[in-house]
Formats: sequence, structure tokens, C-alpha cells
Amino acid sequence: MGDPRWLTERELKTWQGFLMAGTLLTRKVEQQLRDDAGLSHPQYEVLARLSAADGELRMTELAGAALTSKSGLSYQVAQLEKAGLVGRRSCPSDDRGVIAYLTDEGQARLRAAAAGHAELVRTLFVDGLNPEQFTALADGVDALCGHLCTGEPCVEAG
Amino acid sequence: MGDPRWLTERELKTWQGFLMAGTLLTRKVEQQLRDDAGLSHPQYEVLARLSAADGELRMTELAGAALTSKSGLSYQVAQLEKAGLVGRRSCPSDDRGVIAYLTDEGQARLRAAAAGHAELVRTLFVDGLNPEQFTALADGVDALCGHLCTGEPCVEAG
DNA sequence: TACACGAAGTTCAAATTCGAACAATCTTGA
DNA sequence: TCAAGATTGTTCGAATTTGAACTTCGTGTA
Repeated sequence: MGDPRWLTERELKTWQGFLMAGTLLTRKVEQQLRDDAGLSHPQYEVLARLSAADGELRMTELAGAALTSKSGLSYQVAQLEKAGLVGRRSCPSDDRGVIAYLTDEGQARLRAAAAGHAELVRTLFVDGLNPEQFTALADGVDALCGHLCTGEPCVEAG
Repeated sequence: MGDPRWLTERELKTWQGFLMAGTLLTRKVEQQLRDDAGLSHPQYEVLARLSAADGELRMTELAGAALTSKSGLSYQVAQLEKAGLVGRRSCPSDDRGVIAYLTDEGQARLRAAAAGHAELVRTLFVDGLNPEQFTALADGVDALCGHLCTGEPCVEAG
């Protein structure tokens, strides 16, 4: 190994700020979804991804799109199934596969939660930054995702 | 309530990218610290904050500076104490208080982990962005932290 | 067909997180 | 001095996450 490439003060500050912003944001989002709709953030994500995929998705696709491991997804889908928001059926083209689908109740719950969630994300994440700042953040995040997803099984391929 | 202020496609994409980048980054950092130094990321943060504060800090300050609740900090400090990396003593000026301090072994472990950690953060978070992109991200994160910390008990006051 | 290999989901134990409740202590104001 | 209220840190139970082991099934090859 060569000399360690230490972070400059500014790089460190940005890194810590990035982590802190993520922590604060997810904490508030979590709290609001819980209070407002009785959902955790991972659960909301599952419902939202299913909805975006016309109501159904295979478990693996759902896990890949989301922020959890396979076992974590099994757990969350089981919780959502208990709550009647999601159902499971086997995949016709692959007997190993399981398709999770949004129930009517799940759609209703998602609809009920979505406006408040969007409002909060806007308040926390978009407002308070002027357009140039938001653009700056968006560009940086884009570049970061591109960098991180290189050679990674990333969210989507299209 | 007025009309819901939905997120534009670009705002949503940026939000999801922000979350995803955070997830991927912390996952890789976690893994590297675990493999390289036998520390979780929260544990590394505790050691680093103590070191930055000349080796000791009260529990509440540590919890405020870090990313966990009070009870979470108690748990992690207990783990670090079992491992011999951190000690506890009571605060002379306040009998309720507990001061956590870095042991020699804790300092050594932190030193051993720091270079690899810095290297990884640089690789994942700094490299792969050109200077303009990094500046853009840094500015956005700064603005975001300023926005989130307004009226919040934030990391520091100085 | 039969076999080996990989992939899909689930289940399990262990670790971690959070909030609420608690005991101890400090602080303030009369 | 003393009581009321706030702070500090720990402990407890419940929920969640993760990786590993496991079962079931598809795929490719002889």
C-alpha cells in the first residue's frame, strides 16, 4: 500500500454532512409515515415500487429495487400480508418464483400516504434549497449513483 | 389542506438516488470496517468522535454527535468497553454524567482502521466525481444540512 | 433421461435499533 | 432549605435487519 490518501477537511465535512442529512431525513420520514399511515419507510417503499410496476413484482426484483436483503424483504412482505396490504401468489412461468401484488386495500393505503409523504419530502429535501442548490445536489447525486452503480447490481437497467 | 404538492420526476429521482447512494455507501463502509478492523460503522464513529475530542466525551455529547439514540449509544459503548477499546468514568462536575474515553487499545484500533476507511470513502465518495461535481454535491449537502438543522439540535454549535 | 450447478424464497439465530420507563441527580424559585 | 421539574444515563421489551443454512426448482450438458 502507498501512503494513505487522507480526506481533506472539506471532503470529510461533506461526507459527514451527507451521512447526517441521510440520517435526519430518514428519521423524519419514518416518523411521519408511521404517524400518518402506520407504515415503516421500507414498507412504504415496497408499496410504492409495486404500484409503479402496475401492482405486482417478483420478490427478487422487489429486493433489488429496494434497500433490504432478500430475508429482510421476506419479513416486510409477510408483515404487509398480515396487514392485508399485499398478497402473494406463485409465478406461473417459474415455480420457484413468488409474485407479490398490491391489494385494493394496499393501493388505498398507499394513496392515503402518498400526498403527505410527498409533501414532507418536498419540505425537507427540496424547499430550503434554491434552484441552483437543488440542481447542484441533483447533479452530485447523479454522478455518485453512476459511480456507485458501475459494476453493481443497481436499481434498474432502463 | 391545499392540493398536494407532488414531486416532479426529477425531484423524485434525486430523492431516490440520495437514499440509494446512502444505502450503498454505508453498506460498503460497514463491510470494509468489519473485515478490516472488526468494527461496525457506529462503533467507528464513536471512536473517531472521541479521538477528535481529545479522547473523551460525555455520553450525551457523543450521542448528539453520532447517529444513534441514547439507548443505542449505551449499547455500543458497552460493546466497545467489553472489547477494551473504550472506558467509562463518572463526570466529576456532574454525578449523573458518564464520560466515555478512548483507551490506548482503542486509539491503536482507530489508527489501524482510519487509513483504510479514508481510502474507501475517497474511492467511493470523492473519486468518480470530477471537481465540479464534488463541489456541486458539497454545496447541496451544505444547504441541506443547514435547512435540516434549523431549529434542530444539530451536531455542533461552533 | 439423469446429473451437477445455480437461482429463488423462506426460516433461523444473533445482533442491533428504538422508544418508554426508570432511578439518580441537578436546577430553579419560593 | 425544600419541593417541582428538567436532565442524564441505563434497562427493558418489541421490532427489525442481516447472513447462513436450507428446500425447492430451473438450466445446461452429457
